[in-house]
Amino acid sequence: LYRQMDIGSAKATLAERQGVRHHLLDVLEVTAEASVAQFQQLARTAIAQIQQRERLPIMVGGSSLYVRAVIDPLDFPGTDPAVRAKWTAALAQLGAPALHQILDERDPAAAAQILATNGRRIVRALEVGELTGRPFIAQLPKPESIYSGLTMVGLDIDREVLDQRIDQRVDQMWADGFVAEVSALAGLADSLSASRALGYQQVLAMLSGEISEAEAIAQTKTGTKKFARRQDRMMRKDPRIHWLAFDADDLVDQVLRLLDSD
RNA sequence: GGCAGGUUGCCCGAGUGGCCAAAGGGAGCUGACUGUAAAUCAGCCGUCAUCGACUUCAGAGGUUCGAAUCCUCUACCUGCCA
Repeated sequence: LYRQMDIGSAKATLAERQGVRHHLLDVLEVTAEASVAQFQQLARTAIAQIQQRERLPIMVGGSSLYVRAVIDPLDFPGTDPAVRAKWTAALAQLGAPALHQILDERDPAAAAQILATNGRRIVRALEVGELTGRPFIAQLPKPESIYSGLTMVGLDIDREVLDQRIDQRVDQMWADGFVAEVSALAGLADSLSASRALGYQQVLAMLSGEISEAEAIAQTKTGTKKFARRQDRMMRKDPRIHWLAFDADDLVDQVLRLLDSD
């Protein structure tokens, strides 16, 4: 999403794009906050435009929530900075368990779904309750897409191989000038979401002297591995995904056959 | 060569006679998940297993009813002296 966050996010280069139009790259300044709701809207708009041109939209990447927000019927109930700030402050003062009690009084169903220690989700549930006056739906929907003719493909890879590749990727990021990229991003440190991005977060900590460069590299590697595992576990639960060996010689043919059959 | 300190489970690190399979953290595995999701949170984490049993705290031996904790020797690491 973010402009100038190229190396750390492994953004496809112009050469790699080979003339194929890529959407939703470079749509945000680093100081802007990213959100699923906005992404959902932007992605669905892009898909509609591609379909109007009678082309096949291909969505690549990412985290399960973002993917599902686009393809499945998720409706996000809105947000309000003031309300959010109020509950965030309450969280800091009272602590998560106390907030959870308040949630339990207002929305027992949501409280039952959210652990009393998970402050972030409690705050959101309270915010939604206050904004909509209705209960907060704290469960993901069934995997039923709003799009027909959807084909989902996952790349299957051994964790050992995955780990090796992540180590390589992070080393490559550093070799490509990742630290300089982060240093040059004005306003990144104070940004709400961009500063939390994997790698960027670690380099910021390094630049402010909290950790050494070796630690920043090591933490970026383990952080990326944990992230990859978490997303893999989530994706595995989606029965629609066809898992294909990442290194199959005929990978493209396999995908094309799936497209024909779905 | 002399003196002093150290060696704990995958890693770091508490533990100085019984309440120790051994605190805590990290890693790892698993799970939850609707506006920060590259986020937030939770469970498991020596082995086998139902209570429970079994093998561990550098190695070997010893003291003791009982040792990761005390003693002896061996190996390796570290600091001061030279």
